[in-house]
Amino acid sequence: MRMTTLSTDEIRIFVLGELLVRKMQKRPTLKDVAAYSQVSIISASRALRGLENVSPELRAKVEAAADALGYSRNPIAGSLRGQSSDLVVVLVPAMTNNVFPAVVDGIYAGLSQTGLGVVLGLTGYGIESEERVLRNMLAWSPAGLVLSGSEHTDDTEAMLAEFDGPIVEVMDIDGETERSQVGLSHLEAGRMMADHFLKCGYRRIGYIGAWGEQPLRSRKRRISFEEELRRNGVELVGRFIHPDPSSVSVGAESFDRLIEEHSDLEAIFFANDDLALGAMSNALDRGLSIPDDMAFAGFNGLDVCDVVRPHLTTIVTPRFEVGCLAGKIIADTFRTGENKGPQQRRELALELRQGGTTRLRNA
Amino acid sequence: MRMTTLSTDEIRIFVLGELLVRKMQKRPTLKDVAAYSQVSIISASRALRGLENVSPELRAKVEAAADALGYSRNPIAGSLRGQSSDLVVVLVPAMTNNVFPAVVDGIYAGLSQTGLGVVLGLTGYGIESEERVLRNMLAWSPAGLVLSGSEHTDDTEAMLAEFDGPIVEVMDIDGETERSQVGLSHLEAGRMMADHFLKCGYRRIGYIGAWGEQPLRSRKRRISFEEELRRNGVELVGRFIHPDPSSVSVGAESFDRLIEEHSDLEAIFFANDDLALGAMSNALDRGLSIPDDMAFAGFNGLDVCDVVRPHLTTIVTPRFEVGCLAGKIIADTFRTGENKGPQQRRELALELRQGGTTRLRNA
DNA sequence: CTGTTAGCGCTTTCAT
DNA sequence: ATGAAAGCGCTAACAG
Repeated sequence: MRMTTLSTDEIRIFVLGELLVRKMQKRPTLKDVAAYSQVSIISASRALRGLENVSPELRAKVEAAADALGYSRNPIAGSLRGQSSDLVVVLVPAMTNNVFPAVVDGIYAGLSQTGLGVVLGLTGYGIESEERVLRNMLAWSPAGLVLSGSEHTDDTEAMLAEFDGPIVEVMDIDGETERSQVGLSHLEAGRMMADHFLKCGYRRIGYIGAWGEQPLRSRKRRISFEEELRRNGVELVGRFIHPDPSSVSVGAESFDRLIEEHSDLEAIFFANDDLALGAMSNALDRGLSIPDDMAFAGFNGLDVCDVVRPHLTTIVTPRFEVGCLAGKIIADTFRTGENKGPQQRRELALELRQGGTTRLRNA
Repeated sequence: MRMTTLSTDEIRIFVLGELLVRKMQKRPTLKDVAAYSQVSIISASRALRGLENVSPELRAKVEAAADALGYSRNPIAGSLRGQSSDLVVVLVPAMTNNVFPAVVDGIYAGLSQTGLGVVLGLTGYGIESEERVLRNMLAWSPAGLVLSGSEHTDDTEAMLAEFDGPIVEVMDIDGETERSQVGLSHLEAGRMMADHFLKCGYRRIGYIGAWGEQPLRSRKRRISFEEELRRNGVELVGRFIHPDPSSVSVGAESFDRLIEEHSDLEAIFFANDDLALGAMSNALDRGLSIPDDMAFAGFNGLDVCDVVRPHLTTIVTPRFEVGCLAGKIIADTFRTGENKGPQQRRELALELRQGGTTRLRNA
């Protein structure tokens, strides 16, 4: 161990540093780090950011100082100076809906260790509401945007076109757009279930939706479901769209309504698992035998589809994986500083296929 | 309609304004609004913020300008100047867990129309992870903090003590703290279920948990559950804590394990509904009659408890309402600029009782 | 009631 | 390789 003689100046600064460490109420700034390590502020900045033109000694000194002072960068100041913040804005309809929680967890996973934070915006369904929330969020100069769905208002489209940074739309890949999309085709999902019903020999088929078909995605599934049936010579017997948001009880109630008019249905496709589970419970209460008297199918692939008797037929969606890939795309674009082209996106999309695919379960 | 003669200067500014409206790539700043309305920047700021000392004419002029230019405040700049941002940091373990999505929706509801944004931090269970995430988030100088649970590391406690703004802990009110807490007593919940089991006449009782009892809240429930049983002369026959996170399948697997050793249990209390549902499904597969052969009880009060046969006994928790109240407390403190004392908090807490209470369902 | 001055903490020029 | 100066957009603090 080597003793060092400190100059008075160094001592002064050292003492200052110690004081800073001990009783500074406010968080240490770059200025403090610079003073402590006796370099200019900008040098401290460069060193801490790991830029090229910094001597190893200076870097070491600064890093030691930052460490000693417990310095952490103020992202707000950095964001003001630079063009964008370290925040990723994520816009989803709501959390209590069984699809977006997993997506959000996935986004986190995909974004992990990038230093990017997630600002969550709840749009409550409805693209006008989405527009309002987005306008608000844009004020944060986000580093990236994750939206749900591919239907937006014209004003939203304009804002997105103007936005300079990665944009990923999740859970719907049917829209016509130049933007990155990660998710599944709801048109395909609708067809998938129609084909399944037909293969099972069902001919008298019904449909139940909710919330006036807000999230537009459910409407896409219904439309393509109906079209695929029709293409095979089967006309949908009846449908009921409940005005309220999806839930188990709304499913049960909707079942009552639909059965009122069409008591002889062989199978019903639901906009999601919650509705289907509620209806199934109702049907069991009525003494119906499932699937012999009537078959039920939902959408999403919730775990609980496997705990009801009989198991609920559903379409599993790779929600976590979708979020994960979305996060990775944002992170990657952020890191490299440039938007990826379609080719690159396709490569990333391949990863997704390995993680999980949209598929039937309990069929 | 009155024609006005514009001075050359006014024309110049007017034209500048028009240009700004039309082809400005960057978002208009306060400076642009000030130029457009021909007042000083600070006056524009004051007018827009609705401060007192502003003449109606000036205010009108500025508001018109802001409207014409499509101005919206840059919260980043404001945050840098002031001490805190307009962001509320919300720290929860994970979204895919059936309790926090509702809480987050509630927080949004409680925060609505305050202009406060929500930065979501996922701590993935474990208070060390929480500490790390919090340290990171604190860099955003949040306007408020919402944490889940009341157990924290010492360093977290230190950060919280230093934090100058409202802090609310949600979903657990058992901890010893000076901070605002909104949620439920897990000790009470455990007792509640023990009493219910005893009232039903069950004596050979088991318990199943998961994730090594991470979120500590589940452990509290178990402990008080066991204690209440013991207080009534009943000793817990057996328990199994699965190392993996809760899920339907983990519940089913844990059931296997517990039954291996104790096949003659009369009733099992689970750390949550997911585990219970999985186990119930398993038990049905084994040909057990529920609840005659064996009774099951979960925790949370998920909707799906009502769609399984027989309905799953559970404890309903007011998750949305808890989040809502937490949001309101933050919003209120933010608006008035001062932390409320315990008295005030108790008043706010009364609201909660009206919204929803922790109670037994399907008992 | 309105404006001028200064500065939040950081980073992008532009020197040296 | 290092530093000085300027300024991001906004708002307290002080004039007038």
